[in-house]
Amino acid sequence: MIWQSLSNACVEAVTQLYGQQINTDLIKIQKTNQQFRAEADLTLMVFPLVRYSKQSPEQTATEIGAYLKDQVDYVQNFSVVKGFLNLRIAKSFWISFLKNNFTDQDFALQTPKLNCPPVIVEYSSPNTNKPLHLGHIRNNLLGDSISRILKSTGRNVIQVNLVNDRGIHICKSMLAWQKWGRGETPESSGLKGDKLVGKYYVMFDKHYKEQIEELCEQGVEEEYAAKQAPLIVEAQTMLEQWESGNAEVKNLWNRMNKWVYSGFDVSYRNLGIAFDRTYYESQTYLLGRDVVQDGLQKSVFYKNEDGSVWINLTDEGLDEKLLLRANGTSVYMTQDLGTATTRFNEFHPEKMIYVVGNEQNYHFEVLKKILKKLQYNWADDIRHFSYGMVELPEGKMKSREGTVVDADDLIAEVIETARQTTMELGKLESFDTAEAQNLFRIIGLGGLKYFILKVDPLKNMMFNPKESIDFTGNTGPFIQYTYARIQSLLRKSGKDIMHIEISDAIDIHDEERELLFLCTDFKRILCLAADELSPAHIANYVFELAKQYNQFYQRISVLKEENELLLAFRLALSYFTAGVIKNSMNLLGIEVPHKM
RNA sequence: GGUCCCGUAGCUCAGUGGAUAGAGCAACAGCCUUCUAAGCUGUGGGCCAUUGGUUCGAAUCCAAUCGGGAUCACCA
Repeated sequence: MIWQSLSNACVEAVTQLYGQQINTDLIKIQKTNQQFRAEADLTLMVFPLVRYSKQSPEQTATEIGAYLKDQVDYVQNFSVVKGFLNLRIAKSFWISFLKNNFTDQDFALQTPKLNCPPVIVEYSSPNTNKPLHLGHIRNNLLGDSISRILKSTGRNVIQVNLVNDRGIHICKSMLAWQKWGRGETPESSGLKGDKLVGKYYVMFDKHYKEQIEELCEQGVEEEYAAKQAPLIVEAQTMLEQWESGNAEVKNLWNRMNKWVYSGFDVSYRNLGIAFDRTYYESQTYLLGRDVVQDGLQKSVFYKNEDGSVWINLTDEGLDEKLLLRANGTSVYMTQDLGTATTRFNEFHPEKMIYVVGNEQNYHFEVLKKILKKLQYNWADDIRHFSYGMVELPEGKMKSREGTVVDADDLIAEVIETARQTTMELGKLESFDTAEAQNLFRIIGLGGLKYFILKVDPLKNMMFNPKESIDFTGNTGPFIQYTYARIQSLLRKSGKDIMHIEISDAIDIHDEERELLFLCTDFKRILCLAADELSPAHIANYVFELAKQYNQFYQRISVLKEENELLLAFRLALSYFTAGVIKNSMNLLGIEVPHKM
């Protein structure tokens, strides 16, 4: 709001002073650098305007500054340092800003408009042969957060999970269970369903490796051995039986997948995420054949001698890509073409966002190119939200080497650490057992979520379990703590915050000005974040705000304040800050407790 | 080898065209009879991988080089 209005005033200034019509893009206004903050709030770069003023930067800045001071009521003063025009925004502006943004609905984010074209966000997309791990957590948290961000800008978001419940990997678990499971079930073993199935996947891999080794010792070449080992052949056969609808195989498949789903449900619930719709690949893997037909008709695809279908993307700098095997079965790309087309036809969405790791960058590049070649103009609305891998201090996670960090274990661990730390600090006097339990969950999860979301999704991130459950410094619990303190302050003040009178007749200190400034930034940051879908941006922003508040809070003794007017102002400011913190954290899917 | 991503303090990360590059952690020195010390204050720590270019101005944009990662399957 202030940015917009000030930009317009600057354009007007150039028009009036130099008789030149300029584009708003040339107006670069930013927060004043820390060292000059004592005398100014906002800074205009005048370098780009020099060619219109035909004067020195200093001269130009001085003239524009004088114009703004004269013409814009909230520009109280200005100073010029080289080509930087520093502007002091009047306290009356800040006070009226606070006054006019003081009800609960002023903090409310927009609610989704249901009649608009939706945005589909697909994320999580687990395989059903093993439990969720740290990599899935990054995926899930990013997917959840960008969905929340999109919703907050009024978009109608459909959160979608496409479960990969079919294929050779599931058959491996099934086969191992058949061979060595002795009818073990989640009930009989006490194991969570997904853990149980994962156990047999690992067991398969172990025996399979042994068989390969044996064959190699007999002089068989390794590559060949990997294809000829009896176990893998059996698993292949099982997959074929599944595809031909063998009742026994399908029953076992159903049974074991159900175990996995009940396990996933628990993990998702613990993580605090949910989907509007869950698709299963067993129901969608045949999609895409009509797309192939369409492509053949349009001569975008071609048929090989053996009957397989391909597309040639060499003119786009990519390779040739298979779309249908000689036996008529589809591949990954075919399925994705199919689901994308189906979803488009069903929803006509504004955008389709896929939250998928960066190892699939190439796949999505190809997917979009193919859709474009088919002249489906909605191909541009597909967005691959790519994110980097999560690495451990010991190196990469490898499921086969047992170095994966299990999602459930990790969640339990952060909650346990939250419990211990909270107990040590002795903060639980006023909590009953259920409240305390909930608090540990909020803090532990907050720490985990913030730790992961604060990193730029594009980058690979280092996950050190010890640091992720630290509660001091740039962490989720620090921000939660700040929020809880504000709540406590408001509670103990005994004032009715909503009916508090804010007077114009007070001085605003630099700290307060700074806080108001950050809060003013909120909506602007939010718009930016929505375009770029950046949870990391919001995380770093809300930390900055919480830190500033703590510094302010430490210096100012609010409750002992003798001046009633100043007290009212500071309580209002606290209330306002708390609202912004709560909103920001909500966008990250992190809860904030009223007491800690 | 081709393509894509990354390289900023000892460590984890912000900053992506503007002023003397910032946080947190770790280290050291202070602050709890006063509203929550999960906090606050201070100190030390940097050829922003390298080289060249673009311009009033580059950690930021472009090119090349060097490191690290991903990908280039009739796997998903």
